[in-house]
Amino acid sequence: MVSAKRSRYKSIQPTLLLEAANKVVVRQGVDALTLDAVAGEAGVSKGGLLHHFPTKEALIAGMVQQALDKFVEALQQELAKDLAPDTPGHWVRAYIRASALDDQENYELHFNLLAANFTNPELLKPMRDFWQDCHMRIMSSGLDPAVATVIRLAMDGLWLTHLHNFAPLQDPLRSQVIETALKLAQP
Amino acid sequence: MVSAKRSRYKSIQPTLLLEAANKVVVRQGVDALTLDAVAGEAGVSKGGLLHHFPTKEALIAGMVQQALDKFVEALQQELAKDLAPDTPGHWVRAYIRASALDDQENYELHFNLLAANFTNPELLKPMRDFWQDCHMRIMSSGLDPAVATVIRLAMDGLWLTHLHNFAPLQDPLRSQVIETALKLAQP
DNA sequence: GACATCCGACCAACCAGACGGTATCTTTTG
DNA sequence: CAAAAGATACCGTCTGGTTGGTCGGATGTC
Repeated sequence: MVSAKRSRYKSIQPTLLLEAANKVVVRQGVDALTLDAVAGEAGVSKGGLLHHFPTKEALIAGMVQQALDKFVEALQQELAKDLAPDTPGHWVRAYIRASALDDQENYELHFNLLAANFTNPELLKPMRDFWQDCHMRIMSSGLDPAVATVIRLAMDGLWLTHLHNFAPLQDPLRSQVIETALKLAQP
Repeated sequence: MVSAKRSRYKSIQPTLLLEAANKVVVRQGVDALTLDAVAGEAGVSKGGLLHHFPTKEALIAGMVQQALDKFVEALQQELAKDLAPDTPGHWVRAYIRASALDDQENYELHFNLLAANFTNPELLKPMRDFWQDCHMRIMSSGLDPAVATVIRLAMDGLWLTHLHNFAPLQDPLRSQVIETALKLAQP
């Protein structure tokens, strides 16, 4: 009989640790992100946590990477979904939809930014590279570069208001804003 | 003869302490914002610093308030400057110009946000109130609310890219973006 | 003298990380 | 195949260093 937990080991996935770290940050703030807190949230000892992430910086780097991966994946899916591929603004429209898709994810993403920026800005390098890439794609999206950039910035700002809870947009305004952005990104 | 520093006392202005704190954060990152570091930067002992700001939270609250005051003042000046007051979008245009005015100020402002969010999100309440007010003014700016909100978000995003150093905009794109925003905010 | 300003040594709390140990899995060897 | 040997996963205590804040006192002003 193979029980559900046939073994104590091989059970801790780094992914679970990263998600536990996310929970801690989102719920209790950046300063609550201690190794003890993360270990507690994940139901692991500190030693176990440090076994997978040898330093706190490594943990945060992992959080950043995971959040980035999620967004990149969402972006890929939206790119594939577009009804009018290969028209000007195609990429920008995907960016809009990916940004708007799941506030929760972006929320976490930006909290991770806070944590990383706090600990060591260098940890944001993967993100910087990614956005640099975005920037180039936006410039060659076929739209007017300035308009396309305004759209990009607006989407980034959308996260920001959520993150800091600065008059975060409620529906229906939120949907209207996204629709307006999409309209601006029409060829 | 009244020398420049006629006395050791009465010389420390809370404002100088706040500016010292800003310098520390901008130069060395959020985690370097310790009482010792601020006191050192200001040329004051820790006791002296704590005499004016009894807790670290009080210091950060002061930083937030100061940054907010600066932005509000810039906004007031831009409101007064507008060539076409009392036309639709008047307020939004002022917001754009105030946001674009001095990156350095907004830069500091957002670093303070980081610091505050790190220590205690509650410290951001004055900012939340301010942005709530902004939101209402935008809704009644005479422009299409969704368009006006897109513009607002884009300006917020402008700071964000600078703050995290995510492909921050360089001239001439930067000016073009601002001009595009202004154009969108024309009546 | 009363009061405000400022000093700097000191303390208690906290935290990242080290370390020595234990439990489980894998490979080697007889 | 069994048992030993080693590798890997994980635990939990301990410590060195840091930090926010206290406190007694020194120095100046009214």
